[in-house]
Amino acid sequence: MLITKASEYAILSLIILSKSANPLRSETLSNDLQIPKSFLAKILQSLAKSDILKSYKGVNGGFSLAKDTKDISMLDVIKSVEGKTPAVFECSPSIKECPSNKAHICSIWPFLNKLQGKIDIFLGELSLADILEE
Amino acid sequence: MLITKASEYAILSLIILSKSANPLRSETLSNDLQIPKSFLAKILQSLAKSDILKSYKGVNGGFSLAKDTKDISMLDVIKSVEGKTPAVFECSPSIKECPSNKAHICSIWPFLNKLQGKIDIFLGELSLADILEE
DNA sequence: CTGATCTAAAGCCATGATAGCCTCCTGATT
DNA sequence: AATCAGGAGGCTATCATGGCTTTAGATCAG
Repeated sequence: MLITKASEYAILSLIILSKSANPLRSETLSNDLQIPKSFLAKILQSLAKSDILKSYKGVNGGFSLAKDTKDISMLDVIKSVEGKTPAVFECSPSIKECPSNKAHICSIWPFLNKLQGKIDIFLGELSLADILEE
Repeated sequence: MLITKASEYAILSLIILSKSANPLRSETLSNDLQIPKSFLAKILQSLAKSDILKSYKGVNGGFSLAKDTKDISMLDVIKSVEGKTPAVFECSPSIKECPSNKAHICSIWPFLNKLQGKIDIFLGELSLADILEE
């Protein structure tokens, strides 16, 4: 799976927040979306750390978008929530284990890199504003 | 992760098999690739069931390609090994849980479908022959 | 200024999928 | 019949995903 529940919830939250003038509490969002609030809270925290959302504590606190919708790319959102860029494929970490050492089989990576590149571009060029327009 | 170890091992095995005139035993492949043989055996069985490989029992048995390399697409390989088509995203199964019920948020799916389509086409059009040429 | 209350932040568990292992069964070759 | 290699199934460890509980910080009433 490339896009997990966490990313899904993040995008849904951003869509709702984009339509609200003032900050919304995480509980409000979790009610609206029927999502476990504790799980959503963690996701919103990630987005705040990545400067996609701004957070406000205390009474009348909550979350609001930190940027214009056209400056928030889906790649940023997924990277923020997932902790890493969405990878089609993970190369075996240890050199010993990595089969691409062997000359006759190192040929499978180029096509994966090509696919990864296509996905990165697609997600990088797709902004929240684009999604809202659809 | 879209492409798992199992798919990786499958592709590597196919590359080696494409260069061999006679069938190779699963143990030979697992030695060549430094892959646990019991895990690889299961993968090769999947490929045989999907008519990507032909299997031969008994002495001098083993596996060999069942088709021309240009007739084996990466999508077929991954589907065979993974048991399902590689999905960018899994929609929440129960209707109650699926947020796309709510009118104001059902807008995230189109872009995912578009991405999924691009990936399917990419993997579907990419044959083993293409990979060998690279 | 103080503390009670509100909300985000951080840290901690449970479940399920992935990766890898082992054993027995089936069919082919000799 | 004996042996060799694939077929089939279950078993275990590990890790990411998803969800819950406690802690830290801001606001406001008094």
